[in-house]
Amino acid sequence: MGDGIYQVIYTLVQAVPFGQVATYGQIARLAGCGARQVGYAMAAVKAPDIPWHRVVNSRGAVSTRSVGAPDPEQRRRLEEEGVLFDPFGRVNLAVFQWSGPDGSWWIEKGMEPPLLMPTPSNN
DNA sequence: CTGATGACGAGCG
DNA sequence: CCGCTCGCCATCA
Repeated sequence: MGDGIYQVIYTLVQAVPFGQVATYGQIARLAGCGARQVGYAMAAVKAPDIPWHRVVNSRGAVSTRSVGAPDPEQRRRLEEEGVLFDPFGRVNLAVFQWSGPDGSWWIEKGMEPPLLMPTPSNN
């Protein structure tokens, strides 16, 4: 296993609990990179132990892939975990969004929690 | 080595 | 709400 931004992203995604979701932007802030990179990282997922389906966009929707439509598999897996979708195909983030790792999680991974002060914008 | 490519999101009109 | 622009990483041919 290497080190590198993708590795950090994957480690964070693996921490998202069953039945909950995280947004690309949320993972990005935690990883200290841009939301775009998180999208790239998810597109490159190879290992089966990474719950990529629990990552949705900021509106709570399964994001559209290059084919012009979202991967039905993602929504199917989430519904299997008990995640509900509204008529617009969106998850209620107020209910299902992951709160993020607690302080000790970072220590266990030998990492440091991101600084709160600089609220990273996009990128 | 070079270049194409891919699952986002904030800000602005 | 809609439709731009821009940021700039890892992987594969």
